[in-house]
Amino acid sequence: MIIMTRMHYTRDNMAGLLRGHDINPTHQRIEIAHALFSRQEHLSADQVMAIVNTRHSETSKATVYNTLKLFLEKGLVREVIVDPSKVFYDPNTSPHHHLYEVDSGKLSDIDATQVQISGLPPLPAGMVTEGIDLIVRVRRTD
Amino acid sequence: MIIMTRMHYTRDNMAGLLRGHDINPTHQRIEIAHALFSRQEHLSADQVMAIVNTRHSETSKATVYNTLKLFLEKGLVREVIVDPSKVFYDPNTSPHHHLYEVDSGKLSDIDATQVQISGLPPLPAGMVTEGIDLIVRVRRTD
DNA sequence: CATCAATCTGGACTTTGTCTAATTTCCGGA
DNA sequence: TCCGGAAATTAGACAAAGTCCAGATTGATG
Ligand SMILES: [Mn+2]
Ligand SMILES: [Mn+2]
Ligand SMILES: [Zn+2]
Ligand SMILES: [Zn+2]
Repeated sequence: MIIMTRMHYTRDNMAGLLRGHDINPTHQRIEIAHALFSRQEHLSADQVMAIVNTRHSETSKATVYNTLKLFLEKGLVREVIVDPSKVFYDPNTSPHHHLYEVDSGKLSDIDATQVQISGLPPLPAGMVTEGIDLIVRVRRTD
Repeated sequence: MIIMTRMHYTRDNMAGLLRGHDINPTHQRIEIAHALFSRQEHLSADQVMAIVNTRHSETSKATVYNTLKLFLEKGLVREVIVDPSKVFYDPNTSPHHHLYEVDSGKLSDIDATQVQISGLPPLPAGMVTEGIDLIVRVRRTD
């Protein structure tokens, strides 16, 4: 019998997670990572900003943007571009796709292991795939 | 023997195209449609603005944005969201996917008839698919 | 010509994101 | 403990994309 324990993303765990991705774990970075990983949701910079500064202001706008960009470069989070007005940051870096509810703006994951994409043409020479984004846009039936 | 003639998107043809999509063909709308359809390229609002106002200023920013939104609502053009900083408008409304060169920002079409996507999970109840966007992000090999 | 609806316009405004110069924090060595 | 420098953070100015609105223009109709 195997017992699966769900990972708890506590602030303490965040320091190790950051170090594991070659990121110096500062107070602000830990808070921002915690906002994303404890929720396991797709958040915009604005939302991260609001979460991190709920009780009392602790992190500046510049730091939120700088930190999310750093996380992205280090492969700790992923960017999701579905909404023309803002970028979402995704703590789930395993290959997966997205379901986007256009009216509400709700964004959820689609497991990639079930999905197969075939028949893509060969890439132009000298090009390498950085990623394949599949977005299913849905809306409520009228 | 069948002779295929390539459609020429002249300004004169634009009026009919617009009427066919239930759009009153004004001078500005004809110019904007012509910018998109004569090139058959993915253009941002900014680029449309520049094209339409090359010789002498004839169309305001507000009208460019309003018109592109109108074209979108009427199904004359399609929106492509790949770049976090701007929306592209696509005169090709037939089902197709996109190849996005992340460094240069170059965007090109992938014919959808060759590509198959299988294994997508069923939609949540009360939801209907508005579209499936597949974006292949590529970059130059280092 | 007068009227009215549709369209277009300049420009103020908002939102998202970037940049920079000054400050604060952190750490290792004297 | 004190010092110096590197790394990180900050406030706020700035830029770019897009929205909004009140007034002007256009064009059809009687
Ligand atoms: Mn990782
Ligand atoms: Mn059409
Ligand atoms: Zn996701
Ligand atoms: Zn296209």
